[in-house]
Amino acid sequence: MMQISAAELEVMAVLWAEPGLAASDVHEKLGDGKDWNVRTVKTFLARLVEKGALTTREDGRRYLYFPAIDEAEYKGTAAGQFVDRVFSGRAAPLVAHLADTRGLTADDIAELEKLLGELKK
Amino acid sequence: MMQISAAELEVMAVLWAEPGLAASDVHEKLGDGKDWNVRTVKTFLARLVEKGALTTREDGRRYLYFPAIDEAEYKGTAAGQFVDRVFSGRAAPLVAHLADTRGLTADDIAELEKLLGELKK
DNA sequence: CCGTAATGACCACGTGTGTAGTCAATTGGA
DNA sequence: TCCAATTGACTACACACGTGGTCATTACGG
Repeated sequence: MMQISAAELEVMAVLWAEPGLAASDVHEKLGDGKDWNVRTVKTFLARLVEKGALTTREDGRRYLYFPAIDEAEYKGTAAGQFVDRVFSGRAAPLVAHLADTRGLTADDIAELEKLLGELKK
Repeated sequence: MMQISAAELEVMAVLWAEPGLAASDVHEKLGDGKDWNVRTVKTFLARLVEKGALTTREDGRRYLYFPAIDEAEYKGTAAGQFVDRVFSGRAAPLVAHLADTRGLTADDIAELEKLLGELKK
């Protein structure tokens, strides 16, 4: 699995939500909160292309960027790695900790129950 | 929250399980799989002390190391940060992904159901 | 008693990451 | 038409991290 840093992941999130943006578009979409310089965003884009996480299509003088890896797959793998790293591979304690320190909402709990119901089948 | 790297976390795990070990003891306990040089382990210990994650007590010519941060608290915070970073703060999709890509065991599912039962109260 | 092994203190070094600067070409608006 | 803004290509740089070396001291086994 390719290694994507925290900052790079925010860029991926933008492009997963809306593939085919140019660098300046990505910069804008990130706008809220992240006040990265456009060049900083371009560095992340370039590194993600190098890493094979993005592909480009030329559009006149600029590039449009497209995710080259699947969002669900990436997140699933990342979750697995995190559970291995911090919780020795056991998922239940992770949920317990989340419940403890983040306070799962009633909606979360309902969603999880539904999920567990399906898993039991 | 202090930043603890993956390798450092493995050292913390040893000391959470058994506080008050010397560097060479930690090195041994890590033995299985991790074949880090003793000096590598000592570097991690030193960095963890710098970061305030460990404290030391002198024991003759050596140091004994003790966790200075609470395991449950650290893991809870780490879980929260991970969920924020990768799942935009939503815990349920994380569990869904884990179920998907790791296959939760029947025991995990039972444990989670019990947990959810308690949370509903 | 003496040398080998262990220990702490300090140093090194390549790679990744966050953050951006410079430079040259190009393009769109005044 | 002409200059400021945009874009890509390349470069920079400090700090974190994984990995371990050097050096001086000390303690233990033969």
